[in-house]
Amino acid sequence: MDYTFNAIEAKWRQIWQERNTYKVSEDNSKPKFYVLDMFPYPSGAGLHVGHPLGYIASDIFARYKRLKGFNVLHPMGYDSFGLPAEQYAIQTGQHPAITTKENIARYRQQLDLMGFSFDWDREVRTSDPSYYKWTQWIFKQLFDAYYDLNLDKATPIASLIRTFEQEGNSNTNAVHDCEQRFDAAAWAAFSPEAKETVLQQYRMAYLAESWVNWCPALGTVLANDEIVNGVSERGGHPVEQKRMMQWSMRIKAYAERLLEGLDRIDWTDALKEQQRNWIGKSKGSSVQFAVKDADLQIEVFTTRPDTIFGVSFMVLAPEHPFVEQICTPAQAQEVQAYQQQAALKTERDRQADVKNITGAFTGAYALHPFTGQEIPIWIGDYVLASYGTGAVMAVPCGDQRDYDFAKHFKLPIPNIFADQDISEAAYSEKDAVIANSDFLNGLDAKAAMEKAISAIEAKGIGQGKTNYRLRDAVFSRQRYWGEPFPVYYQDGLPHLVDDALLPVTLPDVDAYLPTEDGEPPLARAAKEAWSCQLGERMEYNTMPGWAGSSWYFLRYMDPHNQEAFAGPDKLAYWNQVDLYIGGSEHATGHLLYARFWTKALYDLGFIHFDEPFAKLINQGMILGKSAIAYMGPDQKMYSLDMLPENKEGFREVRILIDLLNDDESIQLDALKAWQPQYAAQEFVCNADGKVLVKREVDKMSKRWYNVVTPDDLCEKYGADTLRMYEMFLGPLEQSKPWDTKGITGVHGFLKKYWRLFHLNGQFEVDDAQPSPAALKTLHKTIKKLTDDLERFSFNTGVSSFMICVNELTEQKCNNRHILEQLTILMAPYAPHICEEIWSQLQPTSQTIFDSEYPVFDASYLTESSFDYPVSFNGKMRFKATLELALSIDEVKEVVLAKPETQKWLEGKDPKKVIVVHGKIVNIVL
RNA sequence: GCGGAUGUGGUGAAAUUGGUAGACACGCCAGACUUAGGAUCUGGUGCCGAGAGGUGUGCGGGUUCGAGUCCCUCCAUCCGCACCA
Repeated sequence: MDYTFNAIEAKWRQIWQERNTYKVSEDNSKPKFYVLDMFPYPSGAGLHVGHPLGYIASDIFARYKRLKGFNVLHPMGYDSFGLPAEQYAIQTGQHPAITTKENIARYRQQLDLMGFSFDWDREVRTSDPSYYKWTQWIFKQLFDAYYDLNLDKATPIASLIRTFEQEGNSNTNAVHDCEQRFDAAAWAAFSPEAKETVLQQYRMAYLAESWVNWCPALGTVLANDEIVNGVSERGGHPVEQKRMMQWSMRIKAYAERLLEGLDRIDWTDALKEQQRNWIGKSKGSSVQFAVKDADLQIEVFTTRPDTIFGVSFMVLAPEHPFVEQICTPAQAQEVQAYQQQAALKTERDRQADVKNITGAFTGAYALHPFTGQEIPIWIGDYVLASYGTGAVMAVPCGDQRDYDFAKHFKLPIPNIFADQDISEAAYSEKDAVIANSDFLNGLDAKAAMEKAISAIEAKGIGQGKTNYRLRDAVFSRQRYWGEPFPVYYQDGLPHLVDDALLPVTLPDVDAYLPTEDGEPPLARAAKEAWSCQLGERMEYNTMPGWAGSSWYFLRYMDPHNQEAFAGPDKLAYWNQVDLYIGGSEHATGHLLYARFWTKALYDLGFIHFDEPFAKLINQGMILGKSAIAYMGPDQKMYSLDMLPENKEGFREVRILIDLLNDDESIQLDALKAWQPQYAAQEFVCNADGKVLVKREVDKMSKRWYNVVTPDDLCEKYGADTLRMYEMFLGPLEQSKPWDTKGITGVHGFLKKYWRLFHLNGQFEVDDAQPSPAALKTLHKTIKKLTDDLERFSFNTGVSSFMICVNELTEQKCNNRHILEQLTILMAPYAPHICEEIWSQLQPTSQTIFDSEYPVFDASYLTESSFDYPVSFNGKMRFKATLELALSIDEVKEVVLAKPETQKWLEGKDPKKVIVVHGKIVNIVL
C-alpha cells in the first residue's frame, strides 16, 4: 500500500475541522501553555516558504506541549492594517478592505494546507472594527494617564488634575515636558486651552511637534525607507525635515522599567542587548553654556562632564531653535545654505556618512562656564535635533566625531589627558588621568566626573542626569488604512470620543491620498461618512502599524468579548505568552512597543503581568536563490560560461527561477513566453547549447523572481514532508537559503517510516514483546527528541527520527509498542501521516493528540563497555573497547599495554596520560 | 557610522558542559533490480597522497594534556537603525 499523502492529508484536515480537534477553552484541571506566532501582514504576494518556518516550529511545540498534558493556546490572526494595501488602493482605487479580505482568504488557504493546529475560532484582524474598537479604547486609557514617578507607574490623569487644583505642579513628580510652574490659583485661572496644553505635556498619549520627513510634492510624511538619496522613492520628489504636530506615546517614561524587565524574561542575550542599546541609557550631566552677548543658555547633555575643560567649540543641530537668533549677519548666508542642505538628508544618512564632514560657523560664541573662554558655536549635521538637547559641547581630544570635525575645520584640539597622544585620533577610553583642567587635574575619569558634576550643580548651570537614547514614539500617520483615533477637536482642543460611540470606524473617502492642502486622507471624508461626527472635526490622522500589534496577544484570550478587550478571568487564566516565535527584525519595534503597552495596561490595573512574552525565539530568514542572467551590449543573453573577460557593457538581469532546468540552464522557450521583452531574445549558448545562469542569495521576494511557494511543494510532496524539511534545513534561528532539491531526502524518510507498517504490502504490526535492540533504538530516540524539543533544536530532531527509522528498518521491526511510541513522538512534526497510522493502530481513538507522550526509560540504554578514543598529543589514533567498570587507573594501565600504543609511543615514555572516564584517553609525549 | 548576528566538505548542516570534527540528508561515483523511471536497494564519498601517513572548522595569534567551542586582532556576509511590516 502506497503512501498517498495527498489523500491522507486532505482527509485529516477535514476530520480535524469536523471534530474541532484544535478548539481550546479554559480548563483549570490542566496547566496552560500559550504558544504564539508573530501574526503576518497579509500581503498580496501570498506566503512563500519562508513565512511558515516559525509557524511550523511553534506548531510542533504546541502539539508537543499538548501531548505532554498542557492546555495549549495556539492562535493565529492578521496584522491587516498597512501601507501596501493602501498603495494598491491609491493605484487601483480599490478599497483596501477588499484587497485585505482577499489576501487574508489566500493566506488562510495556504496556512490550512500546512496542517497547523490553530484554533481559528480565535482569529483576530487588526483592521476589523470589532478589534480596533479596543485599540481605540486602549489609546483612550493612555490619553487619560500620566506617569507618576512617586508611584513609578502610569496613573489616571484625573489624580494629576486634582493635584493641580489643590497645589499646582511645583511638587508633582511626573514624567512631563512642561517648563511652566504654577500654583492652584494659577491653575484655576487658566483657560481650558491653557489647561489642556499643560495636560498634553503629561499625558501618556499626547500631541506635540515632532521632526518628520516631509515630502511637499506627495503631501505626505515618509519613512526613512521610502527615501532614497534624499528624494522620495515614489516619484523622486525632494524631501525635507519639518516640524509637525503629531500624536506621540510617552514610552520614555518606561525606559528604566523596559530595561529592568529584560532581566525577568527568557530572551536571547543578543536580543536583550539590542533593546538595551536602543534604550541607550547613559549617565552624565546637563550643562548650560551662556551665549556671548545674548540672553540665551544652550543646554547640552554630556556623558563626559570630566572632559569639560577640553571643550573647544560647540555644535548645534542645524534645526536647533537658537540658530537663527545667534547667527551673525556675516555668517547668515552660509548658515542658511547649510541648513537647507541638511534638511534634505535623513537622519540615517546623516549618521551613516562620517566621511564627509560638514558644518557651518554661526559667528556666535558661547562662554565656557568655568574658564569664561569664548567657544565658537557651529552647526553640523552629525548632531541630531531629536536626540538629547540637539546640541553638544565638543571635546575633540576625547570624541572621535568631534576630533574629525575639529581637524576638518582647523579648530583647536586641546589635550586634557595626561600622557595620551592625540596627534592621530581622539582618546575615548575612560582610563586617562585628567590634566590641563583646573580643579580636575590629576583625577581619574570617575573622580573627575563626580567632581565636575558637583561643580556644575554648585554653579547652578546643570545637574547630574541619566539620559536615554530612546525617544517618545510618534503615533500619528497621515494615512488612510489604519485605526482612526477616538478623538475629535472642539475649540482646537482634542477630546476623546465616548466609549459608547466606539469604534470610530474608518470613513469612506473618494481617494486614498492627502488633500490638496496637505491634510491626511481622512480629511476627504464627508461628514456623513463618519460613524460619529463630534466637535468641529474628527482627528484626521490614523494610528501606526504598531498600535494593533502591541496588544493582539491579549485579544486571542477572549476574542469575541464585546464588553472588554478581554475578560479578567480569561486574562488571569492564560496570562503571559509562554513561547513567542518571530523574526528578529522586530527586536526594537514591535517587541518594545508591546512591552510598553503591556506595562501601561498593568499599571492601570487591567492585567496582572507586566511582561508580555516570557520566552522568545527569533526564527531566521529563509533566503531565495535568484537566477542571474547576463545581457551583453549587443542585447544578447550570454551563458555564464560564455562571458568575455571584459564585462563592460554587460548587465545582470534576474529571471524567474521557475524557468530554470536542474542544471541551472534557462528553458529558453519558457523565458520567451515569460515577459514580452524576451519574446525575441537572442542567446549566446555554450558548447552544450545551453544558457547557464549565476545563482545568488537574496531576500526571497517577488521582486527578485526567486519565490518558492509552499502550495506547490504540498501538492508534490505533502505538508508533512514540507514541515519536516523546513525544520531539517538548519537551526530555527539561523538564516539559510532555500533549496528545494533536498526535500526528496525527507520525503523518502516518510516513505520509509510508512513502510515499517506495510512490510508485506498491507498494514500489519506485531503484538509481541519488543526486542531489546528495538527498545534501545526507541528510548534513545525518546531521550534525544525530548531534549531537542526542550531546546528548540528541531533540525536535529528530524535527524533523530531518520536514525530511528533507519535502525528499525535494519532490525525489520514492526512491533506495535515500538511503532506506537514512535508515532506519538513524530506526530507534532508530521501530524497527518501519524494521525493516519494512529487510526490504524488505535481505531477507536479520536486523535493521536490526546495520547500520552512517551516516557524515557534509561535502563534500556545501559552499556557495559565503551570505545575509548585514544589520542596522542590530542590527535585520535585508535579506539580501545574497554569495560566501563574499569577505573581511571585501570584504563590507563590497559591502554598503555596495547600494542597500538607502543607503536605510537615510538619508544618514548609518555609524559602524562589523561583519562576522562567514559570519554577519552589522551597520551602526552 | 552605530547596534546585533553569522562564518565547518561540492551543498544544507551535526558536534548540548573544552574531550573521536563532518552525525543526518542533498549531490556525486560505483553497483544491483528493472516494463529505462526524477522508483527501490547496496557500497563509497573532507582535502592531499599509490600507501604509510599528512592535513583540515573565514585569516593571524594566544590559553590548554586537548580548541569548531574560551581569549585577542583582522576579514567577509546578513539583519536592524525609530513613518516598511
